Amino acid sequence: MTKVLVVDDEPQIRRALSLNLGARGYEVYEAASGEVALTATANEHPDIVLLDLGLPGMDGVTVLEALRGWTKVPVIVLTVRDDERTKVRVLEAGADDYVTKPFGMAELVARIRAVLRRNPDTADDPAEIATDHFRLDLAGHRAFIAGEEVRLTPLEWGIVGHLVRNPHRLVTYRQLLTAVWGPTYDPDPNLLRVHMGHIRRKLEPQPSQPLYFITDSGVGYRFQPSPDH
Amino acid sequence: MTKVLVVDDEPQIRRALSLNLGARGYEVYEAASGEVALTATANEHPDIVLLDLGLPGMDGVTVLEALRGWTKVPVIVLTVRDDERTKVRVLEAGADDYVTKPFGMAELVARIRAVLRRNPDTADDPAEIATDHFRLDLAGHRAFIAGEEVRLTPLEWGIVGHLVRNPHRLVTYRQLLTAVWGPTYDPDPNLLRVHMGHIRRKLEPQPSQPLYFITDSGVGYRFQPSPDH
DNA sequence: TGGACGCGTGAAGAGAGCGTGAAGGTGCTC
DNA sequence: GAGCACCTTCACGCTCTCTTCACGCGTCCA
Repeated sequence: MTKVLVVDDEPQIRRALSLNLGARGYEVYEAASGEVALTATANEHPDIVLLDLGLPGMDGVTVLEALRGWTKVPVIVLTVRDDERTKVRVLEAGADDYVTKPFGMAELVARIRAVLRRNPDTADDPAEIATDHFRLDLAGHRAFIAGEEVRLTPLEWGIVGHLVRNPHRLVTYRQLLTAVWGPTYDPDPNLLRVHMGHIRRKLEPQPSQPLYFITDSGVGYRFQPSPDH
Repeated sequence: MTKVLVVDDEPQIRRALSLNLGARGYEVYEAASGEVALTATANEHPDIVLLDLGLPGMDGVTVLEALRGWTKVPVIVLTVRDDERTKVRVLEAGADDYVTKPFGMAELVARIRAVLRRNPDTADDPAEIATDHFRLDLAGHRAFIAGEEVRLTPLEWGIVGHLVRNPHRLVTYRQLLTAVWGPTYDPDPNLLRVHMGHIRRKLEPQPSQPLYFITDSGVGYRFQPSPDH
């Protein structure tokens, strides 16, 4: 099911969107402020974000830029502002579409579908991933090595999940930290190393010479589904 | 260079779009009818199609459906029609965006960029570059020679990345230094030579006679994608 | 012909980044 | 309250990376 995060400070708009999208089979989450939107994105991994520009406190564009620092989740901006300069600024900041209020629900849904259609990443959120050595049930949060279950902690699932959902891609420290710990928290960089050590000890055949969870010195980590290539 | 196919029956609109997009570095093709648009798409393989709905003869939606029968080329529909039913129908038929005339060129370009950004093939920032001898995965920070992985350090990636993103172009010492080390730091000019030496030893077939990373004595360095021409 | 200059290369030291073990703290369950 | 699992912090050693320095070679010019 497609997860939609609705970000708007007006409760009645959130309610209207929730009802309408819910009725069409979307799983809707709500956020009343930019700060909440950021943590909700980190926690719930929505497939698309509907972002109001006129938020109190943290501005909509700021939210968008913060999101783009660590995630490529599609964002459709909804706003009453109709001036071209704002449109261009928002689109250049990484928004996928820009819809001016008022709009019809049918059009919004059609635009959501159009954005999701062209984004191959969200098309398939893998529920399960297997390598030569271990098998991960991402949906059920279970890991197996040779049929034997291996227990991972919630935090370890957060790290593994984010890496595994971006195979071959280099994930920087910052991206991983914000994706797992949320955008507000700023932990010791060493913390990530400690948890990576735990993960490797649990999942790698030889934890000291990792085959699947590779370190890119000075940059971040990368998940390698199969050892070669 | 990004190829844009403009489909509109009004010559002055085609001209206006051609001029504006051409000035912004796009390669523009024109089609005055749906039939021409279809053959032009097949022949020219545009990166994106700007499609007017109100075509004489073959209708715009029909053109879109015909296109979607065999290609996923992004399509932005431009039209004066503002009713929601048409928008929904067009978007559901496979259009990527729907812009109502009149619109500003800045907005159109921003929307074109937003649509192209989604498609890794057409994104302005290349993710991968290959020469006859080596292959670079810029996004993943990985380099290969004959299928074998070669490890580059972060600093080496910084240098290589900057050179490779400006192929054929001469990059001065100062440009490279500020791009990699930042504008504040002012290192020994010899430092760059040392690192270029490392890079050449890792990537060049004959490090002493470089084919790809060329020295322009007294000025800077240059990346040559293929040895000849 | 000799010296200055720019470039490339080898070696070596300094330093940062990474992995690991251990210990302290917190919240939950029994 | 005791036990447990988990998260976080800290200290230490190691490896890799970055930087510096010295030297050789070729080119240019007086």
